[in-house]
Amino acid sequence: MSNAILSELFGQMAEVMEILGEDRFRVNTYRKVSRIIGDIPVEVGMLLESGRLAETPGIGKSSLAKIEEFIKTGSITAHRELLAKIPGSLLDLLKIPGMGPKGVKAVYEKLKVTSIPELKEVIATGALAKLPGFGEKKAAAILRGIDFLEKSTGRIRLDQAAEAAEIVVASVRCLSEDLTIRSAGSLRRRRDTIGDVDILVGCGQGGQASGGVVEAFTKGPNVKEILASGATKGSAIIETSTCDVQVDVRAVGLESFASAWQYFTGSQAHNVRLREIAAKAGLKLNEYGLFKGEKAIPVGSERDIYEELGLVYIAPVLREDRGEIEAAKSGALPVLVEFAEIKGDLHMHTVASDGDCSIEALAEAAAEMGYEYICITDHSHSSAIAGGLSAGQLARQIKQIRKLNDKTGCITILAGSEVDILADGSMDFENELLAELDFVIASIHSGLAGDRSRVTMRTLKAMDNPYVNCIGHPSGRLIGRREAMDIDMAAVIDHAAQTHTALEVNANPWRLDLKDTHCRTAIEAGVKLAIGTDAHSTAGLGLMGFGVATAARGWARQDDVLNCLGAAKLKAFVKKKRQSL
DNA sequence: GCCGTTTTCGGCCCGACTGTTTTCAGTCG
Repeated sequence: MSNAILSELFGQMAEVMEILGEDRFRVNTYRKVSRIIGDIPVEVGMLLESGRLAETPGIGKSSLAKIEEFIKTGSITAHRELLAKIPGSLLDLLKIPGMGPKGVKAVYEKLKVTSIPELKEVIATGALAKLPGFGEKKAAAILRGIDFLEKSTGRIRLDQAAEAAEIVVASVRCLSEDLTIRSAGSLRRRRDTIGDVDILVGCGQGGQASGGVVEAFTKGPNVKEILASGATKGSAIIETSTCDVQVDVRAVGLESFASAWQYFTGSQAHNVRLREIAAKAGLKLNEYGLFKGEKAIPVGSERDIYEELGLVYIAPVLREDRGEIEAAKSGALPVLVEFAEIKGDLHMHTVASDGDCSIEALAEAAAEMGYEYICITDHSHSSAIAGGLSAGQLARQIKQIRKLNDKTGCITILAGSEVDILADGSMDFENELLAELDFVIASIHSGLAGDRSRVTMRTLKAMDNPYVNCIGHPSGRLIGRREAMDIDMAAVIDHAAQTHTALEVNANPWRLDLKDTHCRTAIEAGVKLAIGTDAHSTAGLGLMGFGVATAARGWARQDDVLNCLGAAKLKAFVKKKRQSL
């Protein structure tokens, strides 16, 4: 919890310093420290105590002292002093698209504006347009920015971003079948949330066809507002079935496509590191290519770029400046798990609880996906709202599944359950019944707001049960709707390792839980990840890719993922725990 | 503020688009 607060404090210090016009490199440093702390999967306090924080690249003496002060006292003097220099509400203005630090400083000093309502006021009176450096158009753009900010829900889910990308790809595709159209940015990196969608279009040598690309995009369906429309770059608000999404489209010549794709995939922090490496080697890297002086070094693929810089290829999901560049230098990058290696789906619901279809329908759909097995995991009876099964109903479902296996044969159906972890940490079914199952997921569905020690205790106790093979959606977060539980994830991971319990990577884009950084910590502790879609319909089985990407973002290899095992080895995993406890 | 097989001082990624300019600053990614 303190990580998030600390990250926010460093971010705020950067913003205030920027408005005050302080040295931009110092500002950048604070930003970077904010990002680094936000990425750390365990409590910063623990890292500080062990001395590992001081070794973290990017955290220097000054930042370390501020972090130490925060851990001891709960606040940072430098932060309080900075915030005393300007009204805190001024930071809200920075969130408006089109308003940067210079603009905020100007409206504050010249027009005494300190909040969004006051900014609206000076736009309405025309005072903003008269300010030097502003003007009618800029004032209008800022008003639209305020409007967008007030309507937007912030970052969007992966599935929402994917839908926006599909809409835009289709409208650009209408222009010509020959265009190379790819998504880039955080969508390609499969981050858990997406700010805006980036689409890259490769259009012939020298970009001959690029003229029409931006136009095809901005005139396409679902375009609500055009934000920018230049020769090679366009930006617009796209309406999807659930939300409005900002989409940026860039058109480049095919000879620049590899470098442009690398560049627009980011992350920004990853790219900064690459450009530094290029500069040290006397090269220049930009979206048009890799250059030695004026001369372009031919790069036909992203792989070529990395290799020219002395690195092995780094997959998009790893490009976050979380140590992947160092690993690529030393050849220590993992071979990441891929969807094709997934042998089954371990989490799904049928009509027996809150799902939409039958066991047979799920089995058929899974067989078509090439799976070797699926595991049926309906809710247990305490999840009354989700139609949880009674002990008797589960016993009958187990018999039904055994019979179906005798009949079908093309895919193995495992009998499982997503059993509620009760308030005291005990399981919602008796062990005698759990012993009949092939695979047991234990999940917390109630009391998620409980205090840290309580929810942690419940989870640890569940893992002590010899029949519990996996903790479902361990943090309980629902992206954009509900915060994660305040749970001691380091303790959960540690206990999972000790008890031979897997941790789920719930592939539903609402959850993606465990999240990427926790996946990485779990893997380092030797914990297996169980990727499950939590499907409530046959379509839901298709979400597996999001889960695989999340695990891969946590540096997961095939060996780290439980459902990369065949059915026989999976059963051996279950048996091992039952015998050891 | 951070960092160092060119550096403990002097660097710190790079380009597009917009609007307000008359040569460029601000913002964004």
